Amino acid sequence: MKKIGKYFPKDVEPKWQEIWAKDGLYKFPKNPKKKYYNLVELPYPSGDLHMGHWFNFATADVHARYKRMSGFDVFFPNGFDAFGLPAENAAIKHNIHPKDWTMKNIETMTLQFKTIGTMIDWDYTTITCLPEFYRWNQWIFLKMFEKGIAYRGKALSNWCPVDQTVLANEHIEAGKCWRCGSEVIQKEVEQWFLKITDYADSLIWPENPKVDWPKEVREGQNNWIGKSEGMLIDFGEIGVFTTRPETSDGATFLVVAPEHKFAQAIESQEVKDYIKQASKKTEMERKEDRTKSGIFTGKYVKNPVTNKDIPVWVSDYVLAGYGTGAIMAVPFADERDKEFAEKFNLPIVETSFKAKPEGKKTVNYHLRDWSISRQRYWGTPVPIVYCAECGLVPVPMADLPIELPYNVDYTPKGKPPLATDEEWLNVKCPKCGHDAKRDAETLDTFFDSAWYYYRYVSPNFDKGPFDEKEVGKIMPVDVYVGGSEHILGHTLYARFFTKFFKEIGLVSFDEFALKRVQHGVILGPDGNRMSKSKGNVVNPDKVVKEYGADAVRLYLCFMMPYEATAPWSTGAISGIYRFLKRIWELSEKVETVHPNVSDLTMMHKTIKKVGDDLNNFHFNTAVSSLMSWLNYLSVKQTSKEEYDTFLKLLAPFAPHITEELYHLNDLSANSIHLDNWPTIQSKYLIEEELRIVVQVNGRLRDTIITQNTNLKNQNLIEEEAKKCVNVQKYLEGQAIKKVIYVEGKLINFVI
RNA sequence: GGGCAAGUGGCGGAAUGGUAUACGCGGUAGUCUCAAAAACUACUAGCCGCAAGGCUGUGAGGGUUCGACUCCCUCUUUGCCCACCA
Repeated sequence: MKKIGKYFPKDVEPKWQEIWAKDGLYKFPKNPKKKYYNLVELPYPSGDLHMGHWFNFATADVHARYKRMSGFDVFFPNGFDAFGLPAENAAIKHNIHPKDWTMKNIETMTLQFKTIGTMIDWDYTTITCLPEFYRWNQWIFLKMFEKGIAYRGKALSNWCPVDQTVLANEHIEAGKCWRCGSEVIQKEVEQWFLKITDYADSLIWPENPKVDWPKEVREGQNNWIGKSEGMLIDFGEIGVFTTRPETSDGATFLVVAPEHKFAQAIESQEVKDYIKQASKKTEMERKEDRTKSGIFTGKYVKNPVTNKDIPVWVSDYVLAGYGTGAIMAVPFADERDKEFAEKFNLPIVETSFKAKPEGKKTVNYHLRDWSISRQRYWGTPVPIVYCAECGLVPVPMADLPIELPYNVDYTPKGKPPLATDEEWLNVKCPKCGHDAKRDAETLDTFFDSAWYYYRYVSPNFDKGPFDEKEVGKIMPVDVYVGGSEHILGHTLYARFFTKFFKEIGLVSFDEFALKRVQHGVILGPDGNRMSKSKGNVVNPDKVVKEYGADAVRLYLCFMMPYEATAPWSTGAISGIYRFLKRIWELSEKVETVHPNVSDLTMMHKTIKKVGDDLNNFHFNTAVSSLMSWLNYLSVKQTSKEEYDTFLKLLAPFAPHITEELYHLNDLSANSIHLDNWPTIQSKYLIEEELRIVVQVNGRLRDTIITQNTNLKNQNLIEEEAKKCVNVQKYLEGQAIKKVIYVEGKLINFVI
């Protein structure tokens, strides 16, 4: 074989990346025969690609490349989740327009993405902050408005009375507004909602779903939806929801939430003060401070079971948003009620657990409708016009997109930034033609990510959010990889959108992804989450400079099980680099020999192992079996057949070095990445000689080597086993009660 | 308080009812070298032993089994997510 120089990744990797791009090696075919949609959660363009991005995309790429070699037309797109708060904050801080900041980051990150050496086909991409994308956000919103799924409603929010705006939890510091320092209160604020609760039942996962999603996700979502069946009981003018009507004879008082109508109507100044006090607590504070507070309203209602008058109290431990916002307190059966009763000296009466109150069977859900209004600039404008005559008027579909104006003062002013742009804001009502105003709010960015993967399929389609014909060919997603932080938000919203799309006839399936896989987290070398402030960030560009992209890819595969959380180890990657160097050097030692039967057994077992592991996202064990095979090859003569097979198995992990070595031997060869995954010859999976474990009473005492052909002959194995000196020692003078023989594995003498 | 996942060498981890610690890192000793680095070779769970071998050992305790890291029960610790949801 040819003499080659030392392994320098920088001489190999950029070269092949260029050739692949030039040859269009990874272009997705227009008419796929056997499609495989490989989807990774789209990244936020935060500035630079970090190790987490590398991990997600490198491992997904290994999987995709394996699928491709196994005969699939793999669809592997990527885009950017480009709207959102960080851009706006960065803009304010660095005095750069959010769009410019975002687009610059996208440019940088797209270049960095290419250094990973993935097979992503960038012809299929979407950037959510561009009108070509968010136009269809507006279209979907209008469809939802038409169906009553998008509606204007009220919800308790953190409200700054000075800035006149809703605040996110992270913008409240010690109960004060981050901008103006005034005290934040809880207020019912009108905003846009999506009626996801209409879909609560269909979003609940069945025991055995048809799609392969982790239990963690299914259970998490089911708990979040939180369906509970109970009863609505009338206590005079207050209705109460309970899951335990049989305890209602023990209900000695009622508690209503501070926002409850009944509480709001109380005239007493003390009650008014309590309600005001409670409204000052943010949701966070309510969660943190669990000591019970409350006040008596002075009113009584009748318990329909006991016929006794019971007092009505107000307390913020009752949530306005769940059930009816009022509870019957059964201190005998409920810990929280008991705590309250003890604090305020209320009676605690035993319940028979046999009460049968009258009431209506009711189902309640923990799931709330999804608030999608943001009083922010950097998002999709809501395509609605407010007209004094006609009320809420949807913008006609033909007028879409309502473009987000570029020159807007997006610094905090106490109203949505778009409301400051008079020219944009003032329009004629599409219905009556009179003066009207646009909705100045923007959509939550989770709206974008709920359906972006449909857009990938036909990113230039201009007659709808996606080309139904193309979606029919490529969707549903075959595997969706992402992080566990999206169990409750993003993936639930995505499922919701798919159910809506099905309802309006856009798609024919119920679930958008056939399989969901959740990746782990790479910690800094010190075992903490990587962060600039801790100074433990491992910069992928630097590591690539030192070891090459192939080594980083392999190390990310090898360092831990896919779903695990483990620290980056600077030492361990040098072991991977050593592994690659040994493969490089082995190419000089390939000889014109034929592999013997044990060589072929080793080879075919490895083909099987690596293939199975790549199918199941078990990257770490796939790499270790390749290492074992290399160790095996290193101490014998290696044939071309073995070496080429090795390169093919390694190709999904380390696409550059394998391509280089493949071409060293045959300059005219096609790309190794156009090759098929080696075929397993099952006759070689069976070993000729087997090691049988000999146990006495389940303890290992010896092993025997036997020919495969003898396996069925238990008597022979038994005789062989009894001949072992170390076994005889234990069997001597003992009666054998039982012999257990597991074919090809072990024989156990029970004495 | 609830849900989910996990606990195996000095470290990352492998083994899902059948040889516990594969593979890699780190460590020790050696070869090569004037020397070092690199590379290569051997050893590397603990205890006893010159060795052959033996005993102990997968968070703790119990159970099922010829046999348990693996299955069941009780407890415990850690991580992640959710949480005054009636």
